[in-house]
Amino acid sequence: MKPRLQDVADRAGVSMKTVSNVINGYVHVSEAMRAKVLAAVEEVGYRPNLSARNLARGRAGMIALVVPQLDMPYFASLSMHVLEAAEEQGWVVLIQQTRGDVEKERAVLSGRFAQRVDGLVFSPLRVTPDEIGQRSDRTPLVLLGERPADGVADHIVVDNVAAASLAVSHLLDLDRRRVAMIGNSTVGTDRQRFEGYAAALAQRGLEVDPELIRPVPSNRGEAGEAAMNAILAGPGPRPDAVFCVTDWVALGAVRSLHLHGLRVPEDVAVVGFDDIPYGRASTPTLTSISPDRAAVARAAVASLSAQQEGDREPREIAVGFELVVRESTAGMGASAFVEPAALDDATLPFGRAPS
Amino acid sequence: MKPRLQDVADRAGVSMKTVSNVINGYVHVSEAMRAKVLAAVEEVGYRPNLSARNLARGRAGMIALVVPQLDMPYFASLSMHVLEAAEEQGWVVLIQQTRGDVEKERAVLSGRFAQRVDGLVFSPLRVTPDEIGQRSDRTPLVLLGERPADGVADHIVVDNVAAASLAVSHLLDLDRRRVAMIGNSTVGTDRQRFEGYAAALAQRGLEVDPELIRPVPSNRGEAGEAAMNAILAGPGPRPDAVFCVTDWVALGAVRSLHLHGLRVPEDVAVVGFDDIPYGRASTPTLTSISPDRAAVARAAVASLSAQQEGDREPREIAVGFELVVRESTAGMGASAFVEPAALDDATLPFGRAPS
DNA sequence: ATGAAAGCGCTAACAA
DNA sequence: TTGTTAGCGCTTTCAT
Repeated sequence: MKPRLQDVADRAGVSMKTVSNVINGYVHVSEAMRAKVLAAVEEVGYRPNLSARNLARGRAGMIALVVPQLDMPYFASLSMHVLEAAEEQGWVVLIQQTRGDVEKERAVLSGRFAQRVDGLVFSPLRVTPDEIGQRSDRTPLVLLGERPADGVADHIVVDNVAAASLAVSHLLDLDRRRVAMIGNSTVGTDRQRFEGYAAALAQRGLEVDPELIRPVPSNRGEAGEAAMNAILAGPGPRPDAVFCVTDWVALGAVRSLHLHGLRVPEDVAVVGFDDIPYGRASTPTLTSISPDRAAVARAAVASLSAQQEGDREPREIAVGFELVVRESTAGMGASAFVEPAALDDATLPFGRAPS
Repeated sequence: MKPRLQDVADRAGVSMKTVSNVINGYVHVSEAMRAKVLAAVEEVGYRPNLSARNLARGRAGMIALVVPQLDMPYFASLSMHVLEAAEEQGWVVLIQQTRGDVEKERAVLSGRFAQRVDGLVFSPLRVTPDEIGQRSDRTPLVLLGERPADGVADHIVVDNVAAASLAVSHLLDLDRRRVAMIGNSTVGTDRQRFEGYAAALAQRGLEVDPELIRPVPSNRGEAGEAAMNAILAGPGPRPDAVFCVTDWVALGAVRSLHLHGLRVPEDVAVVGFDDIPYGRASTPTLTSISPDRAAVARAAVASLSAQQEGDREPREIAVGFELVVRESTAGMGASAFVEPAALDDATLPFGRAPS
């Protein structure tokens, strides 16, 4: 049926081994030989059978990417990059969704997986570092973002403190002085972002006003809207800027401001976090911290490769980010839709990862 | 190392074949035997090696999903559903992006693929039905949405005419009489949506006013914004409603209306197409046609299964859709963020596909 | 530098 | 109903 390695060997008049050597880029093959084999490959239209190759090599040929939900813009974009990074390593990516279900997350950790995989890129929402540390499965694992990893596995992170600080400094640079924050100041990633927020204020000699901090029960738009409503209903003078822990939350805050008849950014400037594509299409377009997702993806895949090679020291790996300035802080004059191709325009580079 | 079929057989004191029978759900196995084998599977912690299974069965164990770009909300959501549908068939999904590159699309068609796959779910942007018809590769193929297929392969579609007609009828029900359309009236999917638009108008005895129709060079937000600007700059009285061929375009139109000081929906009602998640977070939230993506995904996977079983008659398969009414037509009083869980609320059911 | 042959773990004829 | 065994297509010692 489909041409096999043997067919190529026959056509070229050599052994399977030689063909295999050529295909796998083994160095000690004469140029003439290589050319001859390659020609034969062309002629018969050969393409390797990955199932067989993986069986022989003792690997699965795929890794799993476990995310809460693929239709969340951040994870959609991240997945795109993981796909690309994994392809370079000859890995196919099996994407699995947890939808924030603890049981599903546990199942993933304990290796109860539909398929056997060479590695696991996991973006947990619920499981604790303890649980992760105690897992029995030996599949290489790398954790993404959000929850702390406490050294139980490789962990790819952006420097949330620095990023938040950059975002808030941008607001202060615009002469805003009452900068609110929507997000939890005591827990997880939000806490780090709060630290950055506080640090930026401190740098200008400003104090944190607890009235201006509102936690959100979830990172959804409606939560952001409710939190903004609460802030506006507070006793003190109205804030002139808001830093939101995610873009979804920021979109909700913008909505609330709108409904209160306040203009963004004239009355209140808004900055988000994540740089989801929608931030480019909203009215106004949304200023946001943009994690270098491509770098996250590359680092994750590289980590799995390294672990497969036997490297089992858990590391924390930081990747870069940028502040993308759009209308929600810079005003309507800034730019309209800033779509990917033109993304560089309104961008302040920052801490790009070396690789 | 990892337990193999033989290990289970040894543990249970039976042959590999018996274990294989149990694992694959072969019917003629005694209950006692089955229980014994299952116990042994548990004890040794066995999980099948898919590479080996696929090699033996002569299948790849995966299908490819080829989309323009994974971080576009529509495709992100679609991918999510394809993942789920494929999993039920024991298929892993390899996602590949074309980014609208004709060459990449051609490569896919001609089977120049990184991996060998059992089937291809392809959402083309550029290649013509002719090219598709002439492909030499015999891998089962199913086409999604957009471009017509002309009977060269299975094709999953929503009834664009009916959907557009429903959207426009909704506008007319709100007593709008000057309904504009942003989208190309002469080509591809847009043409079908135009037909629906025209049909809805005709049903009320209204005529199509060419002044109110604007094509867009792309389905991006900025194109929608430009088109809306053009319509507003037109000579006749201003429209009181707009039907946009995609949500991105609609978001751009909303933006344009905003910048012109017009209120949505009081002055101009807007309806989009696709129901991208952002439509739930925008201000105002966006009324839209929501294709039944889960059904699209199921139908696509089912098509590949059927083709694998030897069914090679190309079919056109229609799936259902709904009109999701939100603020851009119903007004701010309607509802705030309508997120998935609560999605049913503001929904008019329509033409759900049988399966 | 190239060839011969032994598996990788599983499925499916064929036997029993 | 269960067991035996020959491949599936490739990689990889071990020879040459």
